[in-house]
Amino acid sequence: MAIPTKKPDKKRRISESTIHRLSLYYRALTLLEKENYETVSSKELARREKLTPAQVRKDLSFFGSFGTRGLGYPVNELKNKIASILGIDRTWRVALVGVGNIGSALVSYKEFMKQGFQIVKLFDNDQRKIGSNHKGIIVSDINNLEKELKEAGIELVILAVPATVAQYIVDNVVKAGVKAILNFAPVNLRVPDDVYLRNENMSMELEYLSFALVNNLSQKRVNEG
Amino acid sequence: MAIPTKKPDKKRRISESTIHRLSLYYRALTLLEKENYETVSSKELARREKLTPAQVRKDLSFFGSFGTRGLGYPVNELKNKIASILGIDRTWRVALVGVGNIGSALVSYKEFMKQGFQIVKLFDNDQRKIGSNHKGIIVSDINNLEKELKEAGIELVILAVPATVAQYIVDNVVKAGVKAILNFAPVNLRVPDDVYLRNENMSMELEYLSFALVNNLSQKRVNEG
DNA sequence: AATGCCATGTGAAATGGTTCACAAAACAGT
DNA sequence: ACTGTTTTGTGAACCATTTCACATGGCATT
Ligand SMILES: NC(=O)c1ccc[n+]([C@@H]2O[C@H](COP(=O)([O-])OP(=O)(O)OC[C@H]3O[C@@H](n4cnc5c(N)ncnc54)[C@H](O)[C@@H]3O)[C@@H](O)[C@H]2O)c1
Ligand SMILES: NC(=O)c1ccc[n+]([C@@H]2O[C@H](COP(=O)([O-])OP(=O)(O)OC[C@H]3O[C@@H](n4cnc5c(N)ncnc54)[C@H](O)[C@@H]3O)[C@@H](O)[C@H]2O)c1
Repeated sequence: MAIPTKKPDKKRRISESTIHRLSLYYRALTLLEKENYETVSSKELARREKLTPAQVRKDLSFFGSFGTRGLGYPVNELKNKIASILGIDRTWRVALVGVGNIGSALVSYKEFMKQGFQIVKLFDNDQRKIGSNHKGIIVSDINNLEKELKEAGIELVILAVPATVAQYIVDNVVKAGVKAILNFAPVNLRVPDDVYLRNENMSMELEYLSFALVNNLSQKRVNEG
Repeated sequence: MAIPTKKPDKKRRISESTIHRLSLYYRALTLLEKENYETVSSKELARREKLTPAQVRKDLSFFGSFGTRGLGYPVNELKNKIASILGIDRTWRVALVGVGNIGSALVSYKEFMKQGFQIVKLFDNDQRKIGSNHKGIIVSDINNLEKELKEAGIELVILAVPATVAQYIVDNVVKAGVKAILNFAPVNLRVPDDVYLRNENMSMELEYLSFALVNNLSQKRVNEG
């Protein structure tokens, strides 16, 4: 009889909520670092992001043992570890399609760059916008999308075009081999199984607030984001 | 012994996910209506939003019986019913604080109005912006926030200010009696228990995509939003 | 009026996520 | 070296959500 190893190739499936919370821990640790904390307990980390200490420890335990019993977690080390888990300890090459209201706001946003998401390409179909300069980036013609996405080695695309054309653009983005898309259009897009698609849906949050108001929801924690 | 009534004052707690899916059903039904569908099955509704038929039926059953066995759900009727559940069968008076990059984009967005969220007040602390006109609304001085929120009967506030001042603004919004806040700043804000706060966190979605890419997540459904 | 068919509505089962509770580990102080 | 204190790491218990499966009800057609 074989002696069982401690973790026999166990395929752990990490939940979406856990990943979202890692983002929160990362944010809190960044702040703690600025405040010159050396270590932090699960209790303090939980307090800062309105979670429970047990939740914090459980989440982290999926990825390893980063703390010291009796002391807590080393702030800088844990922050780096989470960055590595999330894959933000590197730079991602990002393109943005649709330089309209929301698109322009996103290009101007410096925090994304700081977190490793570097917008290096812009696309639009409006002749007045093509060729114009946004934060040092020249807007490309949407007709060259596939070719230029490949040439620029784009790994992630942000979609900020009208809902009516979003599916058409996505199809071309997929053709260019891009595997990750963040979509702002309020529409359910079809992508192949090997392409990751996330939707940013602001109406959904407004509608949740509306629901809470009319139903006098008892407020435990309405959101963790 | 009392004969038990069928639903003896049962306090049903509706989950956050169910409410989010109601938003999706609403969106799908709006489209179905435009396409002149009279009725729709849970199967078709599920297909359009990448959910399961059982999920659709279960979600709706929390609020009543809206369908006809063998036929499906009446599109227009169900749409109205969901609007009523979500509280978007009316107009909400909304103020937006911080008329910067993202704030300007939100003011220009006509879809919110169509869904009953009517932005009627803008606030900023930048002298160059105060008094200026955005889509017919004059930007007010942040110093008059509490007073003007009350006067205008604002029920919901969208926060698009820098993270550093967000808590300060929220405190004043709460003082003005506003019970619902949608926050875009990447910071965990403190509000009293009777105030509903939701956060729109774009970094979180980008980081999820990053995690998916570096971990080659098996793709079932990465997002439902 | 009777039959066949279809899709809802819903308990019950299964799955997944969160909280509990405590042994184990590390440090500090004596 | 020993004792007390603190906080981690983690199975197990608990709770919530999703999926299953089927009885039920209604329509259509004959
Ligand atoms: N503005 C907001 O606050 C907001 C909020 C939530 C969601 N959204 C969604 O984000 C998307 C963009 O909204 P917006 O307000 O920025 O709209 P917008 O009209 O200001 O911007 C859309 C941009 O896409 C470009 N475009 C149109 N067709 C194109 C094509 N075929 N190829 C390339 N570019 C094309 C337009 O030229 C324009 O620059 C929409 O789907 C909208 O529903 C916007
Ligand atoms: N731009 C984006 O794409 C983006 C994306 C995600 C999150 N955010 C967040 O949204 C918020 C706004 O971002 P932005 O890019 O629009 O920044 P911005 O600097 O363009 O806009 C901020 C606005 O708030 C105003 N403001 C500053 N202090 C104020 C005060 N005390 N009272 C009233 N108004 C005040 C400024 O005058 C400015 O008009 C930030 O918290 C940012 O982190 C922005």
